[in-house]
Amino acid sequence: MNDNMKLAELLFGDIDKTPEYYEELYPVRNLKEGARVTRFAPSPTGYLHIGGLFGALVDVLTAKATDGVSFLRIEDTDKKREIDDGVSAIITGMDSFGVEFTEGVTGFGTEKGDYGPYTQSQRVEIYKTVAKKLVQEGLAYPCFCTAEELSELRDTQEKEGALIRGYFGKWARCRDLSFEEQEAKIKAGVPYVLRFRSNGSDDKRIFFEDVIRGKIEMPENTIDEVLLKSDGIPTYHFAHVCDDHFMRTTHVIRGEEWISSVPKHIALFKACGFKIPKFAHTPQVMKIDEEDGTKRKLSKRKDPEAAVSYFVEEGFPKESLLEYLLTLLNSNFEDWRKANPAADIFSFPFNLKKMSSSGCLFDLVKLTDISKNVISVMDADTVYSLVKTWAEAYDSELYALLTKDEAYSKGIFSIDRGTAKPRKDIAKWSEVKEYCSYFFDETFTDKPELPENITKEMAKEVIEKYLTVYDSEDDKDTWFAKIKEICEPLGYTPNVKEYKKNPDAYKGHVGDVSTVIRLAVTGRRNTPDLHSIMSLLGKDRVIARLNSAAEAFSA
RNA sequence: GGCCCGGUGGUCAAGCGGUUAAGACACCGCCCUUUCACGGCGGUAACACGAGUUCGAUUCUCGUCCGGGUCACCA
Repeated sequence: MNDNMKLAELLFGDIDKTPEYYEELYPVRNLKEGARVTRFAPSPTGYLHIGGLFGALVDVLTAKATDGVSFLRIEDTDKKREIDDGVSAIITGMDSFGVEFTEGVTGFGTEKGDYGPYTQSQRVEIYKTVAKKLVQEGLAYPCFCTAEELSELRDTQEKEGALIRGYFGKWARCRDLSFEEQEAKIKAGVPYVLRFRSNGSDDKRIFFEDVIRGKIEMPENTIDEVLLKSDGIPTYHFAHVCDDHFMRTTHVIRGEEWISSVPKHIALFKACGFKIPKFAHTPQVMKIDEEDGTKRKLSKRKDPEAAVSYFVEEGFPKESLLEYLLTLLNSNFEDWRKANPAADIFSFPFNLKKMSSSGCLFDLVKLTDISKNVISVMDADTVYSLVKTWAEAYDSELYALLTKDEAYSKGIFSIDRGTAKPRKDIAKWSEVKEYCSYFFDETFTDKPELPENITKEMAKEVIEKYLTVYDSEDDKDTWFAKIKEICEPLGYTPNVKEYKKNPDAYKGHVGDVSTVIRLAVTGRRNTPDLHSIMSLLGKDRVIARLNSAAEAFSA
């Protein structure tokens, strides 16, 4: 038995499986040509943010478009940064946006698929099995350096201006320890990490084809990266290599911050004897920093709108955010949407190659516009039910108002809805309360701000006259005919063009008359179709509001 | 600092050797119109800079500048 074999036994004596065992356990997937296997692999360190949703979308869309597989893997290898409800934050976030994976973690302690477990902390045996093999082959070794020694090493490298920094070459003090030294330390219980024994040299270059960015060239990895931490848990790098191999991932899609570690990963894949997957590094979602005006990556800490929950709380329908994110992903999404207005967003034929490689700014204004369109084509029942659900969680006052009389509430959302040119007043549910405040006596505010050309007396006169002709049974044409009817006796013209030609001949035109009525009934100068509003409000309420306005104007 | 990625109107983004350099959002104007919207029409506005290759560069190469990322027993 040579020293490597002895070391492997010393380190991993309890591991009785071999990589071959897992090769059989997790066979190459039998998928059709061109089908892609992708994975979304977040770590449960905080709330789900826009970048996460963005990435997840790329994963499931890529798999869907190729009849492949997407799965959700939880990367919980950092127990220091992990938070309690991290996993559920991810799951509920995905659920609330309708993002569905074909395999992987589905909830707390539950999962589906044949390539699990899909939680890294439950795969330690797999990592150790691979690690044992690497040790046997002399490709990994224990390192006993302490955190202090490592940080001293970094300081020295910085002071000396070393071009390449890290644990490698002459800096790698534990790299060439004799077996006897290793054995002595381990038996003495000295903590250690397992490091990769890199055989790369920095004057050699490696190349790889990024699916999004094309050819990328970089110096070979020379660092003896840590594979297993002193607690036996793998680092991201090692876990990634093992998992994406045994889960048979074909396309590793992740944020661009990973580009610089690709040489490391390629070296590891090779050392393990694994096939190297395709890499696709997505651009980052950025924002303009309010303080210095520069573009920067959205940050969990500084940007509340980075949290996906922000959009839920504001009441953006999930379709709106999805739709917006897809325009950022681009790949002709807007053209496709134009051609397929009603198609399910997940049927979009997404193509990684058409993805832009530059970072994009998150644009709330555009989101708002998209959301207005999304909401404008929903029917009243849908809007009502979505608003109700939202209000139940975030606005109890609105919830009470809306549920008092369901038919009445649906009536509010029916106004001008379902027509060829639907209104686009609402972008998010938090705007609904303001939008419909005048429909409820509880929130109706009587603020008679008349246009400049209308005096209080004139307004009072109009209202009193209108009261004599108002009939709640009138259809829209009759209703408007009556408004025109009262124009002349009051000194207004029913003809706007006529007024513009000869403004001095009249007090105003029919628009001014209806503005006064609108103001009295709704408290606003601008509203959707007044006839519909008055019909919904009902006779008693309309008359009451007209009377009280008339009274207010006589003061 | 080393290495890497990126840089088309305010934003997102087509185009990738010859184009009047698409489109969407925003903005402005006009039309429609009982208000506001919606809708229609029109408009302002861009290839970071400098060399080179080429008959010809937004498209290719190099350099500069700017932005971003990464250099942990974090992911």
